[in-house]
Amino acid sequence: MSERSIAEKQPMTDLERLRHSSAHVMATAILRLWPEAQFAAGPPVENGFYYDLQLDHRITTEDFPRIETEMKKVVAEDQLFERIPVSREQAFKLAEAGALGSLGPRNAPSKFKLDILQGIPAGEEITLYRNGDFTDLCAGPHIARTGGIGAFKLTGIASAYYKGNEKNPQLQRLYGTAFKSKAELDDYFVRLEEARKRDHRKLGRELGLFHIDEEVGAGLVLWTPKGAILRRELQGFISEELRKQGYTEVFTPHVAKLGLFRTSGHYPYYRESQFPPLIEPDSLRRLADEGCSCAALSNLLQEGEVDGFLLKPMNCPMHIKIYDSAQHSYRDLPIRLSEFGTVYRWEQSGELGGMTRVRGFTQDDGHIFCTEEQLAEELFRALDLGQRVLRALGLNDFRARLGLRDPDSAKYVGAAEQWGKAEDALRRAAEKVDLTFAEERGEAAFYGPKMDFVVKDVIGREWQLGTVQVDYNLPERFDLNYIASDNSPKRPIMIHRAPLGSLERLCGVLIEHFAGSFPVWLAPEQVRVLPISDKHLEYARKIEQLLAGAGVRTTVAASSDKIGAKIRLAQLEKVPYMLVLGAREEQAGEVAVRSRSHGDEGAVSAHEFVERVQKEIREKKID
RNA sequence: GCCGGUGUAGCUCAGUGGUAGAGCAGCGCAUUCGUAAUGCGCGGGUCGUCGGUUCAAACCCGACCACCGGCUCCA
Repeated sequence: MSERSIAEKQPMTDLERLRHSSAHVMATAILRLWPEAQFAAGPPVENGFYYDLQLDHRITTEDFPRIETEMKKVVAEDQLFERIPVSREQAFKLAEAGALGSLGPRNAPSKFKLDILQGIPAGEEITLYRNGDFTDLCAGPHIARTGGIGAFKLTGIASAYYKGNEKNPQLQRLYGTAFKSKAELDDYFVRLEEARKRDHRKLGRELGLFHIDEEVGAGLVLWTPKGAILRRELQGFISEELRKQGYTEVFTPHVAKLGLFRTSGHYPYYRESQFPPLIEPDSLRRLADEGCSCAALSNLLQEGEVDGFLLKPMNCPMHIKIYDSAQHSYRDLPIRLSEFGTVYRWEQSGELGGMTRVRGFTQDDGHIFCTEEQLAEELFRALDLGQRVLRALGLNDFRARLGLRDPDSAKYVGAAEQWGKAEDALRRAAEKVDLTFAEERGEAAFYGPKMDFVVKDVIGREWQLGTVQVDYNLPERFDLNYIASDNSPKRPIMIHRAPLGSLERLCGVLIEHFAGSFPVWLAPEQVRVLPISDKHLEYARKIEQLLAGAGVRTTVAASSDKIGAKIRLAQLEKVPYMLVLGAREEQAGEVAVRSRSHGDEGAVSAHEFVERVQKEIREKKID
C-alpha cells in the first residue's frame, strides 16, 4: 500500500485500517505460496481491499481456498503490526535486496516498491510495516495485531495496469473484503445478494422492459412495449419542464457529413470513440478500383481528401446549424433548442453493460445560445432544472462534480482565459442554486468545463446522468454570431445541457433505484383488474373501461387462475394497484383495492379509486 | 482494447467422453375459486458460433462472438 501514502488525504476509518491490514495479511499468505510475487499497491477500497501483484502463476478462484487457509494461519498467529521508520537509504537498500513487500531478501529487487520509493518526495518520512516475516513499504496505519481481523473472504481477481496507466505492465489485482466479525461479513454478502436482485439487467428482463440482442449488436438497446411506456413518460416529463423554461424543440438526423464533425472538432480527434465513417457508394467503388488499402482510406478520410458520413456522436453541431440557419438579434437571445437526440459512440467492448453503458443512446439534449450577460442566469436555470428533475424522480442521493480541465493535457481546446471565465460562471451558478459539488481535474469536456450529476448503481459504481457544460469554443469554430444592440456582430456563448443525460442510463438507474417497483406515473401497467372468477369478468371489463377512459394503464387478468395466483403474478410483475372484483364489489359498484406495497386496503367506490390514481399520477407521487 | 470467469429449453439451473434433464413459464383440457402458486396432459434444445482431437464431444483443445467482474477509456 503505497499509492495512498503519497496521496493520503483523510485518516483511515477503523474499518479501512482493518481492511488495509487484511491486504498485508493476504500478501503474507501469497508470499508463503509464491515467494517470488512482486507487490505494488494494496489499499482499502469501498467494500474491502485489494493488492496488486505480479506473478507468473495466474491466480484463479481455484487458488482462493489455499490463499484463505494461509491467511487464516497468519490471523491465528496473531502477529504484531510493527511500524518502522527508516531512512531513504535504508529503504532503497531493502528494496534493492527484494526485501520490501516480501518475507525477506530475495534475488530480485522489489521493483514496484523501488519505483514507489522514487516517487516519495525528499524529506517525507518513510515507514515500513512488519507483521511476522512480512515487511512492506507502507505509510500505514494498521490495526495492532493480525488477530484483530475478525472475518475475511477473497472476492475476486482482475487485472489492473500498474499505477492505472495503460503503458505500464498489467498486474493481477486480488480483491477481498474483511470485517470485525463473521456476522458482519455474512451480513455483507446477504446485502450484496439483495442488491443483485435489483440489478437492472436482471429486472429489465424479468419485467420485460428492454432487450439487447446479440444479432442487433452489443450495446444497442431495444425498447420493448413496457420499456417504451417508461421512456415516453420520462420524455413527457422533461418536455413539459423544458416548455416551461422557454425551450423550443427540434429534430435532427442520425447521420451527417464528416465535414460537419471536422468543423466541430469531433473528427478526427475522437475517432476512436466513434463508429467508423460511412462512405458514398461511388467513392467507395472508385477507391476499390484504385486498389486503395484500408490504411490509405483511413488516412484519406482523416486528411479530408475523401468525404463520408458519420453516425452522430453528439447533437450539438446540428443544433448549431439550426441556430446559424437564421440571423439572430440580441433581442432573440437566449435561444434554447432541445431534442431527444440519439447519438452513437464506439464504447470499448469491455465497457459495455446493460443500459448504463451502451453504444447508442438518447440524450435529453439541449443547447442554449446566449450573451455573456445572460450566461449566469442561464447556468443557474440549467443547474436548477438538473437538480429538480433528479429529485422529482426520487434520485435524491446524487453528487455534483465540477469537471475542470487538466492543464497538463493537450486534449482541450480554447483559450485559458475563456476556460477561467467558464469555470467561474459554473461555480457561481452552483452556489446560487445551493448545490454542493466537488471539483475534479481532467473531468471537463474537451470544449469546456462542466457540472455533472452523478449517481450510484446497486453495486456501487458511479454513473454520470445530467450535465451542464459551458462552451466558448464551438461558437468560435462555427463562426456563430448575433447582432448586438450597437449593430455589430457578436459571438454567442453556448451551454450544452442534458438534465437526465441518457434515457437508457437513466432507466437503468431508475430500475435499480425503485427495484422495479416504479411509482404509479411511471409504471408500464398501473392497475390490474383481478376478477375472482369468470362470472365477474364482465364487471372487470367495465372497470377496465372506466380506468382506461380516465387515462390509467390497465389490464384484466382474465385467466382461469385462482385469485391467489392472479395476485401473486401481479405482485411479481410489480403492478402498483390490483383491484379484486367479486360478487360483493359488483353489487356495490365498488372495487377492492390491493396495493403493491401495502396489501389489502379494502373496498372503495370505483369512482373514488379512479380519482385517487389520477391524483397520484398527476402529482408523480413516489411511495 | 486488456486480464480473469461464464455460455445447456423463454427463465433459473443439473448433466466430467457413450442416444440431452428438472422446476418455472408456454400450449391443451378440466376447475370458477375472496388477497402471493388448482390439477392432469402436451410441446419445446444445431448444448453461443466455427474448426480440431476421438470409433464417439454439451463435456477435451483452438479461434471467434456475447455476457459477468475488474482495468483502461468515457467529447
